Amino acid sequence: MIRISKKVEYALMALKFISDSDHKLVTAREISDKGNIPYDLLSKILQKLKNENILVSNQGMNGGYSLNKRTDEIPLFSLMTAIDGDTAIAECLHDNNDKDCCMTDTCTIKLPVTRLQKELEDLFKSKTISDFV
Amino acid sequence: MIRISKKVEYALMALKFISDSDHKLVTAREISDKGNIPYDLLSKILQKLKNENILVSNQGMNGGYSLNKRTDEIPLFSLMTAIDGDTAIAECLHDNNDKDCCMTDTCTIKLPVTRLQKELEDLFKSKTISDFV
DNA sequence: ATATATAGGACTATCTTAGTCCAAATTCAA
DNA sequence: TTGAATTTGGACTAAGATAGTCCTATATAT
Ligand code: FES
Ligand code: FES
Repeated sequence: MIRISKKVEYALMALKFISDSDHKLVTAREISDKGNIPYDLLSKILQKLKNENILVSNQGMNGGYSLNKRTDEIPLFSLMTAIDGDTAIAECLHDNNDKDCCMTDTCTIKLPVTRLQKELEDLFKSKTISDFV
Repeated sequence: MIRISKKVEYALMALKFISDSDHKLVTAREISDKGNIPYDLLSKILQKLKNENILVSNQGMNGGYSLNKRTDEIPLFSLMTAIDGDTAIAECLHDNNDKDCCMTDTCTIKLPVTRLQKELEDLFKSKTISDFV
């Protein structure tokens, strides 16, 4: 069945943690330790959030992460795409023309599935991190 | 990102096909041929739909499948659970107590994720097969 | 009897997700 | 200038889920 990836779960936990440590810089190590999240994996996730401008990072000693936006300005949807990339709910929805699904002609459900995709997206866009902290 | 399984896609195509062949019995072979769906896989799917009383089947020669309900009486949700089983959107939501997630104590996002799960379920319950035919 | 169906167990192959390992690059401070 | 703490990021591996195959049994109309 349809699932939110573990990585997004971790991201939510991390963002909650960062949000709770108001404005102090927080290190990946801290979040990993307190939250029981594999360090290396978490690091990657935080980096991606940084690349999406959800977090700001400071390298080096006494470095760490902090929020770049208010939690209610971060849609769950952008978290999901930042972390898991791509966004198609079904193979029907070939976004780019290079790797077409072989059923492009015969497929009978493309349109309604597209509609469903849209509705799900809207749901995930309407949720923000503030709903999770 | 979040996805509907290929099997559910096939199920939707099959149900559309059956619904279009009003009341005639339709064989798995027909659906497979016309829809370019792997026969063996499709068979399993149709069997599951039969076990959920979405379809009725007739074995033997001249056998086949037909709908057991109006398409607007079949929620997408029941299709999804019939085919992919289980229903948890995230590991947070350990439904049964035997295989608890190891983070049960430390997990900070259980509640909001449960809420999200509920909303998604409601969305999938509100959609019926009639939206896809 | 036999051809045409569904029924269903057991297996394999393929893809995705989760997690690990390692080697930079940055920054602070002694 | 050295060293510890930190982010950055590529490459790899392990584990799990999904998709697909194969084979045999059972039912039924003719
Ligand atoms: S399954 Fe590929 S176009 Fe619908
Ligand atoms: S991740 Fe297991 S309880 Fe939340």
